[in-house]
Amino acid sequence: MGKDQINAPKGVIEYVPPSSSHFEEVVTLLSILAKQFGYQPIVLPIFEETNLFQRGVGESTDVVQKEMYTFEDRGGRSLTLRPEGTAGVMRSVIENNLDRGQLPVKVFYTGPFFRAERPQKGRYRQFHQFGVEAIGYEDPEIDFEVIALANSAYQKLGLKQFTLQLTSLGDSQSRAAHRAELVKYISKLELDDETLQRAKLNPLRLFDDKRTEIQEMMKNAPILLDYLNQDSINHFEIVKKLLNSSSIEFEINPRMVRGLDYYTKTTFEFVHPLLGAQSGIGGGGRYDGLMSELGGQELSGIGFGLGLDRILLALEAEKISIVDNSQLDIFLVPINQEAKEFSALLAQVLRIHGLKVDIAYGNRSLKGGMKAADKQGAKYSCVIGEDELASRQLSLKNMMNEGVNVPSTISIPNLSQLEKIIASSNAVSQKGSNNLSNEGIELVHQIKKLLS
RNA sequence: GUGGGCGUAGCUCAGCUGGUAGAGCACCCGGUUGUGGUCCGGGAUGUCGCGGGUUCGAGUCCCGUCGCUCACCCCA
Repeated sequence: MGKDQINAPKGVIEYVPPSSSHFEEVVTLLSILAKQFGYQPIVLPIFEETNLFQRGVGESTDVVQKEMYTFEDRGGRSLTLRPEGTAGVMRSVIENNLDRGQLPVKVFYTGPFFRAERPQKGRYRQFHQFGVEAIGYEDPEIDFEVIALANSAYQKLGLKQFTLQLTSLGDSQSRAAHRAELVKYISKLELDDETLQRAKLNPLRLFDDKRTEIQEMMKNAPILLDYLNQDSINHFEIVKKLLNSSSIEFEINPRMVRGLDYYTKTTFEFVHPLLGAQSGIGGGGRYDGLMSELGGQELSGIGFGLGLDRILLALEAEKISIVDNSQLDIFLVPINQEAKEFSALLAQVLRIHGLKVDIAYGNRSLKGGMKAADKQGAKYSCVIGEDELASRQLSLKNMMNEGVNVPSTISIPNLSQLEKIIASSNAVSQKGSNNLSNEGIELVHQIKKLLS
């Protein structure tokens, strides 16, 4: 730890080997799943005009009030690193006229998001989300689909201990009726200035306060669920029915509050019990007014964001590993200069033909090379030295067996033949036809046979 | 923005009432000439976060500072 050392900025999280493989695998699995549900990828900018979030996320939210990374570009425009995903998706859908085609528009995205908060476990200034949005369909079946997708995602990753919390915030009519009553209730409470200020911006926030005295005061506060109009009730009932029919367990949490202003009707949150204070591993809901608020058509939408960093923490907490560590087919261990060069070319041939191959770099001893092969989880190791190059016979040692095992022997070309094989292999990949020389066919065939 | 905890080898940490640093894991080498996993032996690494103070002497006490971490607010 030199004093000139430069460290990562406060509050960021980075994934380096070996945990980076887990991160990548999670993203891969979620992407595959989203495609199965009929969602297409969308790749969006990481910064947007500041206006977008002020209007889309809502001025009253903490996100906009104090957590945005906002800066001016050289042209004097105010830009902001995206604090969430939905607003940007809506902007892009409108701008690219995706809402003029077939509806609903179903997209998924992943990447980093930014909020200038005090970091703690599971909460970072740069964090990562995977999200989906379904835009332009207002019936409850799509609510069900989105929730089912999130639920399947956690299941597919192997998580067992998560729970789904569900409520309905109603439509604007229902909310107005409830808000009036709630404000009346809150006005009778004795609150400190800061809390009062917050309640003024959005009275629902008080339901989410973790301080016991506040919770005590809110015990008898009017609940939004009691103020839903018939349309909102019907919508919610169908969502619940579909969830029940598909055996997706949930609990109604009428005090659930989401941090973004745009949510209406169905809202939900997945929580995990082993994560500490930041227990939400994903959440979302319906946002029926958002698109018109941003200048688009009157189209409804629903989506979710899953916190990838928290999912990684949850996997760790449940001791689930989603990557296999037998990553290599063959690990080459060259033990002299000539063998090193030969190995470099041999590895190239095998890699071109789809085998996972690595070489013992930098280890001076044979034992060290073998240990490296073991650590990498290679299926076979292969020592290459004087004898092998002279006899043109390679012994592949099976690293998966315990105890004694007889090495399998294959014959190999010499260095100049290897060069020709590589040349012909390259021709294969370009033309798509099989130009591989006889030696090349024989070599690859021998090895693939061994591996199968 | 507020509060608690912690900063000692690459990692996890020990170091009682002050006497110039240790363990485990990891890493490297070796255990008869060229074969991993277990076992045994050996080895390298730290300005004890930084600065100042008290003291003959500070990782150990005091002050400051920086960093990390957990929690509140809030959220993924």
